Amino acid sequence: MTRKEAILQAATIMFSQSGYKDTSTAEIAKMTGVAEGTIFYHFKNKEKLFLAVLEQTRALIIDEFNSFMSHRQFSSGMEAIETAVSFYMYLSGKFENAFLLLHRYFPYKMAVSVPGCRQHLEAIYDCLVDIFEEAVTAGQKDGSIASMPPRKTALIIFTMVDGVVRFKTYNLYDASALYGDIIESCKKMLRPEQTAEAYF
Amino acid sequence: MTRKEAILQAATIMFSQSGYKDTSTAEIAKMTGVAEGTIFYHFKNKEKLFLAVLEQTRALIIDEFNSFMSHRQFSSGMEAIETAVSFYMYLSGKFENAFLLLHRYFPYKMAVSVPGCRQHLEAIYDCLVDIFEEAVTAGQKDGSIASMPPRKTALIIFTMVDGVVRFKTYNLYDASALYGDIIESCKKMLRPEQTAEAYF
DNA sequence: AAAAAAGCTGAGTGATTGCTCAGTACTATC
DNA sequence: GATAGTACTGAGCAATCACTCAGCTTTTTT
Repeated sequence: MTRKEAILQAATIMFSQSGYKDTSTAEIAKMTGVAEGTIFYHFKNKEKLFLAVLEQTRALIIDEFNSFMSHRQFSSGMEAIETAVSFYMYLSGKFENAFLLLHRYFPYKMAVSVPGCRQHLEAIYDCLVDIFEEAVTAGQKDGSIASMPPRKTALIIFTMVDGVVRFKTYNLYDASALYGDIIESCKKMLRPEQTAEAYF
Repeated sequence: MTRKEAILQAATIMFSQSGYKDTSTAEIAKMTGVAEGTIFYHFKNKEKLFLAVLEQTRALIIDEFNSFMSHRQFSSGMEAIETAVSFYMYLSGKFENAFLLLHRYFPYKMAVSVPGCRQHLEAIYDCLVDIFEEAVTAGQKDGSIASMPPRKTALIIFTMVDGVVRFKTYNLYDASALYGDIIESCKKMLRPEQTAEAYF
């Protein structure tokens, strides 16, 4: 690992766990084992360093998700939803810092005045919601999912799963205890209406 | 309004919008129109000031919710859920700063080392989840809600609604656009299984 | 091996931070 | 109107901050 990569790694941990203002460049330098000046040699200032962290986070999450979902066949849209939900919860455990960063407020506040920041955040959420939306649309074609607005439905499922992950990250409730229930709730929410006909 | 109350009000806005570290006592003083020393006269330090803000937030949310729900009769548990969800979204708009504060990470980080902080946060979430849980239990008695673990179900509904509110607060998606869909999704999730019998 | 370029250092800087404290202004009690 | 207690002030302090820069070391190019 290059020094630049090492700085980026330490910065990711510090920014996600302590926030932007509460993370000093001196701490990052100490954690990495380099002089403080080295940080400013590779990244011209603290904001650019954070943007590099966010860019890496964006690439990480999108690549992980895309490569997982694309190398897979689903027997139904509903099954795709189940798999995506499970994988999201798995990823949030594997890359805790990345998800903690996305749950904090400061990146979204910075996004208001820093266009590059907004782009990274939007890219991440668009990718994730798109995956759920495609699964909903597929499920509606194959009959495994009821007729309802695909984008809105994808958003609601995403907020539900992400909400549980946030509760875990924030140390309020244990997400893993809700793991099975989340999947079950999704299925109930999405299942097609049972018509009388179905019984004959 | 006393000076102490004015300081508390300004501090609530500043802490919720800028976070803990990024809010200076000088700014709060300037916003309130008092000398910086006045803050330290009423609250002995910055942490105590924040705890006072959190205590006020706790009282605000719990009082609003309890007085709203207790002065009301519901024809079914399902209706109670609908009402609680609607009211939660209404409150999150009315007291944006309070909810933004609860969505930020720093209070939960502080809660690890400051017991009083943890107490306030737990009190707020316990109150809210309890309301949903009671509605689920009532709905299971009157037949409007399917048989499923009440606490876990309450948590899932809560994370869903709170997740949508967070998306709005973080300026990612507009919660109000999902308003009707959230209620509809809850209903689908909670509706009792339709058995063949029901058709005869 | 000389020259050039890239990588890296850490003391130093001006700005900002939370907080103190000696002193002033106001209010209540006698 | 003297006394006492509470409310309030703002200059000042030590600590910390992001960032600079002159100079050193290592690598690459010629």
